[in-house]
Amino acid sequence: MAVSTTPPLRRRNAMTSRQIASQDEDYARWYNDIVQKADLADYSPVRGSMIIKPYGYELWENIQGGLDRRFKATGHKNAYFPLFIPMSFIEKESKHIEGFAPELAVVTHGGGKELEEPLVVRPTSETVIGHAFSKWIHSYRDLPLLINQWANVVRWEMRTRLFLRTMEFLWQEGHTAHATEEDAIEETMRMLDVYVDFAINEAAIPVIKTRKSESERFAGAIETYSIEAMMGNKWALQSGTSHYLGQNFAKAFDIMYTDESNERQYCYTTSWGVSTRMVGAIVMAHGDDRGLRLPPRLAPIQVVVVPIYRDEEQHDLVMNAVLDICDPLITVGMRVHIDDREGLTPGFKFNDWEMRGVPVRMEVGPRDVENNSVMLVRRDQEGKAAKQSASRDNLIQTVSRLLNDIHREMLAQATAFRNGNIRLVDTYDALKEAVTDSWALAYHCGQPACDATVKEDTKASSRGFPLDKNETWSPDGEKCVVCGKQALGMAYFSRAY
RNA sequence: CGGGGCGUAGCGCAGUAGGCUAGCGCGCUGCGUUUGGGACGCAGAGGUCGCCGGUUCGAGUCCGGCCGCCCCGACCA
Repeated sequence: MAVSTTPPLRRRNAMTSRQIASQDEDYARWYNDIVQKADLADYSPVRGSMIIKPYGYELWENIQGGLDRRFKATGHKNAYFPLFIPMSFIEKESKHIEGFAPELAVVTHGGGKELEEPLVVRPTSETVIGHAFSKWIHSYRDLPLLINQWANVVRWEMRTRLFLRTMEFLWQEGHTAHATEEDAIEETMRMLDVYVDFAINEAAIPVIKTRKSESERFAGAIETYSIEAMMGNKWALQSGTSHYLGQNFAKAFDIMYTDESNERQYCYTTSWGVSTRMVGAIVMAHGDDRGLRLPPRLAPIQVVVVPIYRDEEQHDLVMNAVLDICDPLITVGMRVHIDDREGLTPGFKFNDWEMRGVPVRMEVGPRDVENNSVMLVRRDQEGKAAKQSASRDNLIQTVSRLLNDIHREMLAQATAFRNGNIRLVDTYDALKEAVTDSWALAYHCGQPACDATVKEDTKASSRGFPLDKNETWSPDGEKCVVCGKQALGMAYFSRAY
């Protein structure tokens, strides 16, 4: 019988769970405290890069699982392309090189000798994959070609933050090639919707789909779409992107096919990605002053069991009951961890696991054993409301309902918070005021100059034109609140990570 | 790269008119008592005081240089 599906913590952690800054007092510090004290990540000896610790990596693995299932379900296959990219590849697409040049890490030496051609450590893989696609695609029958890869990438960042921006990070990058513009655009939007579905149904984070303005667009894309999430300090976090690349990379890398009429045509390509930044999104969208709050479907540990006993006799009684209780839960796939650490009081364990964000705590003591019950405590709520005594009968159903409830409640809380912090504005003064403590939604022309003006005046950036809202709000006759010219639609502005 | 802050035990810190064996809390190890919201006692372990150089009889403390980290900005997923 499996005692636990999660690696047991045999030792108490070196970090004390106290001493985390409050969110109000210092949000940046709160974030750093949580990430480190909940054992998600640690600093590394190399500036700007991080060590993802087992608990953080399990969270990432669950994110990977949720995304990978969805990619497979939409017909994509995984592959792996090399870390090193010839410098000349990067240079083939003019906008691409222009955008990425400042953040490239370049290998100039190998085997003790200077290389004839420097190798770029991939900042993204459009170029190597484009090169491969040009060899693989011959006929319209080869299309669409739907590939994803899980990989690390490197971007030389000036300023880094754990998970949110590190010089090396993990992500998935999808790359697809299509016969027509329509097909490629459809793919771009489909994968954006996959990200939305993942964010809402796995991470319990409400996200807004946007089309990016020109200045926020991916280097080399025709259009960039994103999902934007609101963090606990009301800043925005771009949590996933999907790019329609048109024929830009097809032309740079000769990605061509022969159509039904035996004509040679350039493909239309897309790319889309979600990174370990999603971990940061989860921390900041849900966390509170007691620590992490992990969405149940991604949490490495969904249920932590804290046995309570006074002496050896009770210990045996309780532990036997605990194993009996957990076995069926584990069998149906719940991620259960039994905290059997000796010498720690239950109270310490309660706080410890709350800090680590475990959605459900199950307390089992002599009284519960006698009553054929357990005490369930949910992390998404506080005080008495969070606790309920539950019968051991039907426990699988009780716990799985509770996990679903918690997911729904966390999504509802995050949605209410976000909706309560968006302000519709119709003048530039109102926009400037709004972005000091919320998101602003305003008619916007989408010009880089206006984005830059807003950035300079307020530190807030253009987050994009929300797709859903602009279906109903016609920009006809509406003016950009910044420059007064014809608006393209409503756009969000806010401080962002 | 500019502005601010900080480097003393795993973590948080104290210690500087230059002085003797470098300290406190938490954590860690052992034993015992404890255990339904962060237990307690006793006994222990743990340090090139970020690095290099200088001043001095003597430097964690003073001087010079360097390195690193965090926060705020300019760039970005």
